[in-house]
Amino acid sequence: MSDLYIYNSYTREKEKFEPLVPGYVGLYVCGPTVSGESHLGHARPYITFDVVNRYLQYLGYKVRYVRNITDAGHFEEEGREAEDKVATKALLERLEPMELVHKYTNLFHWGMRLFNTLDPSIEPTATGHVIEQINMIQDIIEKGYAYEVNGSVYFDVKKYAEHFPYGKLSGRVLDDQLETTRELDGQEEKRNKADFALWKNAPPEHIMRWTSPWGEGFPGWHIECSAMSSKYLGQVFDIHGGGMDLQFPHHESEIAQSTIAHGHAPVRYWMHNNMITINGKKMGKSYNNVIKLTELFSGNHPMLEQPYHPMVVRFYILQTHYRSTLDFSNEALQASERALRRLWEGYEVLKKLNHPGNTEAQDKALDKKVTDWCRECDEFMNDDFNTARVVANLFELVPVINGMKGGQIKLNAISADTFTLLSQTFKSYMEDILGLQPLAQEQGDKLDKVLSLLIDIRKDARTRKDFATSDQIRNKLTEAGITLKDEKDGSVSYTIE
RNA sequence: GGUCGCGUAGCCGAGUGGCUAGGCAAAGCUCUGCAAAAGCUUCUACAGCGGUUCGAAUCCGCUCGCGACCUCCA
Repeated sequence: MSDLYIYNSYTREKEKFEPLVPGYVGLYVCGPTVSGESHLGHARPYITFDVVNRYLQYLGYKVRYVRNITDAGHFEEEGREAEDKVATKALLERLEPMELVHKYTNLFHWGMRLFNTLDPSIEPTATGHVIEQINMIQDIIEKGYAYEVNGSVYFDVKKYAEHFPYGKLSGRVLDDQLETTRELDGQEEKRNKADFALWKNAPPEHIMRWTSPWGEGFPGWHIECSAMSSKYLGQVFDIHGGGMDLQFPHHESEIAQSTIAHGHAPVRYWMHNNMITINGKKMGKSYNNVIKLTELFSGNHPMLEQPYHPMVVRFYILQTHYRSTLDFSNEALQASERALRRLWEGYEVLKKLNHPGNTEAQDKALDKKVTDWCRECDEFMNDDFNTARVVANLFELVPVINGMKGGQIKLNAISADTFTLLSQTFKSYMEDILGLQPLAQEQGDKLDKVLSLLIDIRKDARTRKDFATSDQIRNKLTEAGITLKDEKDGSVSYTIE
């Protein structure tokens, strides 16, 4: 098999992937900030890197996948902000930070389960690693690259840039950063505008606070990822992933902090997924155009024409390369739904086919096509995880499978080996790598028996040419979301929406 | 303003300089009691203008349009 190449955002080139320790991969992905509900835009990195994780495992690597939960910071729940600041409220009337964080962490996990993402190996929380963060900040201060002002600690970016390539990841020039005219909170405390906070002093009304060498406060946004990634993956690790919008300042800051604390850059391959847009604009809280996962799955949103199944959303995301923007529309989602249904049904049909076992293919040209389409899937994945091309190849194979079922193509047209390859490719890609699942829930025995009865009654009616009855059964079932299909061999199958 | 990226058929979207990706939609045909599903066929596009080249969607330049980051952001 060809080698895996990954587009490294740091060098802006596709590079051959070689893990630090042969056979093992350390993968870190920036997780959610659990101060609010996850939306469609958030789904993209977690599905993208789920496939990265799955594919690395498919290649035989032992992956340690770390994805953090950002549960520390300046948190407020919408609509409750004002109340929280009133200290006179009774304890149970106020919002506990832990309560808020717990609620949205659970909701996030709920969404991830529906998307069929594999659990990370470790899901560390920022609040659980305050000590590690404080230690790392102290280390940076001792090395002379951070300074304390009024109980807050800032990283000295200007000094760092004199010795290290600050801005390389995000393609930024420090001089421009120093001239930024923006007025931000705590700006006057910084020596330079490009400096960023490692630790923030907590004002009296701030709900999250910890004791530190610099007084009561809370960690800066960037330090948690540096502290937790180095703890669980080492000072240097293989892959760090996240959304493109995190490149600056978040990931740039991570590099700076870790470089000072550990003496070398932390990450060997940086991967960034592109954004999901809606009407051409990035989906984001500040644009006021988000569709939350709960809304997406229920259809309960003014922009949604219908609910969308989590698998449809997953498939829709994987039909595009992860470094391209992906525009949301009802039309696109609906097209994905039909496409996924067709693809999955093709897979179900394939599972039921039995090859006669001939070693010689009767149709050499088709045999070769099928073999190539299957083998190309690995090549496409090796080319920076091109799931879009993989999906296209699977679709090339669907008519072959359906043709075999329908009799237009003889099963012995391809060899037994090729048929095995075809089956394995579908199994590996549909289930293990792309992580797809059937849209319909698995139905229990009872419904199956009821439907068998109805199918038998309808069959009798048809043999008596009582089409009124047979059509009534079929139409009523269709209304209930159950589609009957009369197969060529006289049998009847059904699909449930 | 700075940095970076994008503009592909009705829609969504791949695309390594030469070999019509794929999906959805649409049309026709086959199969079927009728449907549905499936199969076959049709629809040959690369923002515009120059340039490099035997040959460009793909490389270069300019123009137009759009977006991302520079602030919390997946």
